[in-house]
Order: sequence, then structure tokens, then C-alpha cells
Amino acid sequence: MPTPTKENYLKAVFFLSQKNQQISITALANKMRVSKPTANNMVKKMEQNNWLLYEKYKPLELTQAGKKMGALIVRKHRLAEMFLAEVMGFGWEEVHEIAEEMEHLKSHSFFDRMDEILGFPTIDPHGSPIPDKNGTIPKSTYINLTTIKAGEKVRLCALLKSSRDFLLYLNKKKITLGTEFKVQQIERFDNSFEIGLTPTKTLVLTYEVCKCLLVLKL
Amino acid sequence: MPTPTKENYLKAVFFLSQKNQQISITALANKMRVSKPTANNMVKKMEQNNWLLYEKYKPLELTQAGKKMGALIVRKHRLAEMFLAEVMGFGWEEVHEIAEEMEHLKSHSFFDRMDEILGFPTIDPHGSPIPDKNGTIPKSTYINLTTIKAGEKVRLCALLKSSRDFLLYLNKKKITLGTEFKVQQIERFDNSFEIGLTPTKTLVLTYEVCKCLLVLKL
DNA sequence: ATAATAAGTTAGACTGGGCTAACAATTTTT
DNA sequence: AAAAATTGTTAGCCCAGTCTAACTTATTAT
Repeated sequence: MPTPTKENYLKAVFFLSQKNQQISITALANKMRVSKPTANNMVKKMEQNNWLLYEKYKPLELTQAGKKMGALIVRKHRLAEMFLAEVMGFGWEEVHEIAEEMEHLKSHSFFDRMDEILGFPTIDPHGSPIPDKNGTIPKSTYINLTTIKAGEKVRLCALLKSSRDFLLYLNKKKITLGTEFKVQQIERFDNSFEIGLTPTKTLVLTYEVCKCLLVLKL
Repeated sequence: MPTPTKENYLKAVFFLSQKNQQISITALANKMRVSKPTANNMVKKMEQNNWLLYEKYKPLELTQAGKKMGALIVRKHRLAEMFLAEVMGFGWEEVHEIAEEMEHLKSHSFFDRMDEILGFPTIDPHGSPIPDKNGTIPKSTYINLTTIKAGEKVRLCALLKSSRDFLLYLNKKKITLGTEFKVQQIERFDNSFEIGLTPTKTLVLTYEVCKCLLVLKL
């Protein structure tokens, strides 16, 4: 039985390996906010657990078993988030922190029941995919708002960032998943986007914000 | 922040002090299934945390703070059980094990929301009282089935034991909280109770079983 | 009152998860 | 190619939570 601590390391490697293909011990230490020797030490244990492969000065690489375990932890996290939002009425800015604790619960039936109650959801409240029971992650076809040309209409489908501040910003602007809008103009100087939510309501989004929004063209 | 381990020790002392007024280190060690030195060691730490008072060879005594903390863990446990049963549809024989994990979650808002959704329940699925937010436990007025005389009618209100086997036994006999019945006869030899659930359906309960049933006279 | 039993304690060891300080190995920069 | 910066490792320490073996102190029984 992996401890919550080990699960968190595994999750960290899992997420890092989804973006940076190169994961160093140092990167892991930074992500986990521990010292390098601590990360080093843990990597050796994870290797013994057969979760990953590691050779000195080479990038960490998850094994198949490691990838699956990582995905299953993410599954628990996202199912919990969805349950908290949909069934318990929490806001999308509140669910992450609670799910961070819940993802370490061992009871399978608890998560299975949540899954069932939710109708086997495929995305969490931030639009992130929920891995299935085998650890397979549905491939998303969403595209980044920054790739959209002026004049096009889109629907917001997911976020690349789910920090509390960002989510509260979106709340303030009344932007939720499913919100549809038209890119009216893209400012040359700063790459900011002027978007039209309704015929009368327009909004300016900085490039920083746009980078975090995943949409589908309508 | 107390660790789950410390919380479990506290809970153990809390429960033992509700029955046996005399709680020894040995009793705690047995309850926690650890060695005596381990229990001894932990008691010293709990003393430093101001959860209890202890003098060599004298019984452990919880402080006010310790009692409150213990009650609040029990509160989390029982709220969770109630939520699992009422909202998520788990059977009363399934909830304990899951709640055993959930009681260590730190998120206050999570438990507050459960409480709200459940309509601020005062008992859990086994009829045990749910301590309030101050750690106060509603005093129950239920009486033991064994004190009932033949001929009286009662309603089952709580259980003194919630082991899986016992709960499955009650399921099989179709006995739930709220079930009403009449004590038809008490057998001299073995103190077994013959009870009438409906005019046509009677059942024999051993004394062992009766000891675990708390009822109200009708 | 003494012997037997039970309860509590001490000492020393182990694992998991952390740390710092110092050093070694590899890359990068110049 | 040499110097500088980065990355990884070792050694030694810490705390939490656990153990066993051996010992001390009470309690109970005779």
C-alpha cells in the first residue's frame, strides 16, 4: 500500500512527464518542495516499487505500472472534484484543495459510487479529463484560445490552470465552462484578446489569461 | 496538526473512557493493537499535546481539550457515515470502514457541507449520536432490549455494536432502525427473546443479540 | 507476608520521510 | 580546454511510530 506521501511523488512525476518530457531529480525536488537528497532517496524507493526507471544523470521515466498508478490517483482526484462540485455544491475554486486530501482514500467502492452517481463523467469541473479505471486518459481535442483568429466563435471547454485566483477571476467575469464567445479583436501590442460574450458585453483578456483557456471552434 | 495515528489513539481513549472508566496503558495498547511501550510512548506525547493527564500506574484521564478533540473526530466519522448511507446509498454495514478513513480529512467545509446536506442529523446510521460542533454529545434516552418485559412493544432506535457481521445478520432478518416489534416471550433457560414483527412474523433473538439493541417503549 | 502475576518502563533498534553540509559528476559557458 | 554552473550523491542527523527484551513497580493470591 503506497503512503499518501509516495502517492504525491508519483503524481508529481506523472504531471511533470505530461509536460516536460525531461524530469530530473532536481525538478521533482522543486515540485515536491523537498531537498534534492530527499527526492533522490524517494526516487530509489519508487524504483524498488517498480514505478519508474532511473539512471544517474538521466531523466526519470515512469514504467507502465507507474503510469497507471499515477493516472488512477488523478482519477480519484478528479472524480472527487466532480462530486464536490456537482453533488455537494462546491465552487470550482474550492474543490481542488479538498480533492487533494480525498485522492488518498483507499476505498474503491467510495470512488466507484461517486462515479456512478455522477453518471461516469469524463471531465472534472475544470474540464480536465478523468482517467478511466485502467488509467487511460481520454485524448482531448480542445485547442488553445491563443491559436484562434479574430472573428471566430468558440466555446470554453477546459482550463490549463486551476489556481484559486484564476478561478475567482473567471467567476468575477462570469466565465464558466461552456461559455461561448466571439474573438472580436486581437491587439497587436500586447496580444490581448477582446471577446464578445453577448452583443452588448465585451471583455478584454490578457495573453496570459488566453494561454490558459482551451476552447472548441463553433 | 494531529496525524491520523494520533487521532486514532485519541479516539481510542475517548471510547474507552465512555465505557470503562479505568483506562490503563495496557488497555490502550490492546485497543490500538500495539505493544505496551508504543502506547506508553504515545501517551507521553498526548500529554504534551495537553489531550490527557497521566501519572504512573494511574488511569488515563482526558482533558477538556482532549474530550472535545475526540468528540470532533467522532463527529466527522458519524457525519461521514450518515452521508455515505443517506446521500450515496451505502448500506449501514458498509459505511464504517469508509468513514474510518474519511474522519481524518482536515477540510472543515467538507464536513460542514455534509452536515448541511443531511439537515444537521443527530444520529448516524446505527443510531449513535453525532456530537455537535462543540463536541457535545446529545444524551440518548434509549434503553436496552434486555430490560424490556414480555408483552411490551418497542421501536429499535440504536445499536450498541456495529460489526459487519451483526449488521448483515440484522439485514437478513429485515430489522432496521425504526423497526417496531412486540416482545412476546422471554425464554427462562437462555434468556432468548421471541419477538413479533408482524402478526404473522415472529423471530427469536438470542440474549447476545438483545444486549446490542437499544429501543424505546411504545 | 511473601510469592506470583500484571502493569508500566527503559533501552536499543528499525522504517518512513525529512533535513544540511560537503563532495562528485556532468553540462554549459567562456 | 578550462572554468563555472548545475545536477546528483553521500554522510550524518532528526522526528514519528513501531518493535523486542529486559527490567521495575504494583497488585493479587496464597
